[in-house]
Amino acid sequence: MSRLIKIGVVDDHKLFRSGIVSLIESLDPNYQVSIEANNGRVFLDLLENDQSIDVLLLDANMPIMDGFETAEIMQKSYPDIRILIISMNDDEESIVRMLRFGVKGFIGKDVEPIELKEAIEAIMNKGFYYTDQLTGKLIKSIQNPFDKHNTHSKLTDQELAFIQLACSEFTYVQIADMMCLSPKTIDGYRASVFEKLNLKSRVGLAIYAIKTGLVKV
Amino acid sequence: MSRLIKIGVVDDHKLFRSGIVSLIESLDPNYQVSIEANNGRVFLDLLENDQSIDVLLLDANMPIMDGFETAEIMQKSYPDIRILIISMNDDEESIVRMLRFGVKGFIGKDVEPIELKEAIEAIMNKGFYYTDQLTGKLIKSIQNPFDKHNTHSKLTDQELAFIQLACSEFTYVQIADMMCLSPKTIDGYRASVFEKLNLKSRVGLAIYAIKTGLVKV
DNA sequence: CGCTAGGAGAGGATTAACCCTGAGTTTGGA
DNA sequence: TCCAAACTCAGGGTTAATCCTCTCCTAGCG
Repeated sequence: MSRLIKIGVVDDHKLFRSGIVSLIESLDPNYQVSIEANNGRVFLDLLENDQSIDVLLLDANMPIMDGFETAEIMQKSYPDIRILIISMNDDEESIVRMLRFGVKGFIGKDVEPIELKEAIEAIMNKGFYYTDQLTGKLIKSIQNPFDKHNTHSKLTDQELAFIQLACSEFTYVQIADMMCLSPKTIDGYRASVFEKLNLKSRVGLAIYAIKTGLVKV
Repeated sequence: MSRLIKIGVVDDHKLFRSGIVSLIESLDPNYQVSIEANNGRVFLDLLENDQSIDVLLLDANMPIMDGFETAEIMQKSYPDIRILIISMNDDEESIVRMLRFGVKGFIGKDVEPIELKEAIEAIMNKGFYYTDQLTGKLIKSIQNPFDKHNTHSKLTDQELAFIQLACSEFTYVQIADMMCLSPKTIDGYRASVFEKLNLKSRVGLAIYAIKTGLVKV
């Protein structure tokens, strides 16, 4: 069979996105990229006005509406569209979080192009694409029951704001000023964030925040 | 005129690289990607065994031999090959440093594909491709005479090792142990690194190191 | 009404980070 | 040979970060 497969590509780097599009269409004449967008919001708008697609290639890290948010909304509104995440960092927490949002597969940014084709085919035929490496990570994450730590969805808005400011050379006193709160309250946020994310120092927090895309570099 | 232009592409992300290659060859039939590599070392090997190229598209941030090193060597051994840097972060320091290594142009990862073509054409015809935005950054960097700060090439090996370890939750005492040095020496590295890079705190150092690719996330 | 949970904040203590000055040692040159 | 620069390390002091306990207030709920 050789039915046309309609694909959407969402990535904030235009050059990477254009490259992927060009690559996909050269992989198989039945692949057609019908929607391109540089973030989840734009994609959802286009999807509404436009036609439907079969597979969505979604970059995990984007500034405006990232892969997590987009996947979450997609699961609710368009559960039939299979999502394949293209991700730079394959930390377990992100993967587990994504899987909860019904994502059908993961692929790294540094894989062979042929693997992209395999992933798309698998996702169309079997409905999913999980590599052994991914399964391994999953098992590892299940064996370490960090259930209380493997998502930062439970962080408060204030805590998130604090984290943004903590990734800087400001002191906590300065941050307290900026947030119009007492330094003691900031200290409370710090303790709470450390506990929730299982961290021991502000440097660790900064690195975690950057790595998970919580803070943009 | 429509002479064949031979292009090299160096980027550590296979998927991005393949995309770029596919894109380039679809931009103009005279463009031919004859060398692909995932880091500078591999590229130099291939270049030696293989033929020469006209233009090199070089990713700035790579784990093994990054854009800086590669550009430096290229300038010495193959000054005729024009280098176009593809860069994520366009901080002034990196750009100034690259220009010293004879790089002919910069392009962001989030530009329109047509701009890639313009860049390649400009670099072949005029010999360079400098956008207004880049020129602006340059002027800004000249107006702020941070000559002693705008490169981390003067960082010692020991200082680099220290920076790696400082981007963690280890205390300086622990880092001293790991490097088999006195905590006081580590304190000296810290002061020296802060001075050279114009930083005020360890968090600032961690962020700087990650942003400039000094430390991988 | 009383109970509970969570956010804001205080007091006080300890440790790590930051800063300055100086001293001994090695090393590459002039 | 002798100097300067760079590396290693000490003493000692200040500030920021971390940790613990505890109060007050408010909102939700049986």
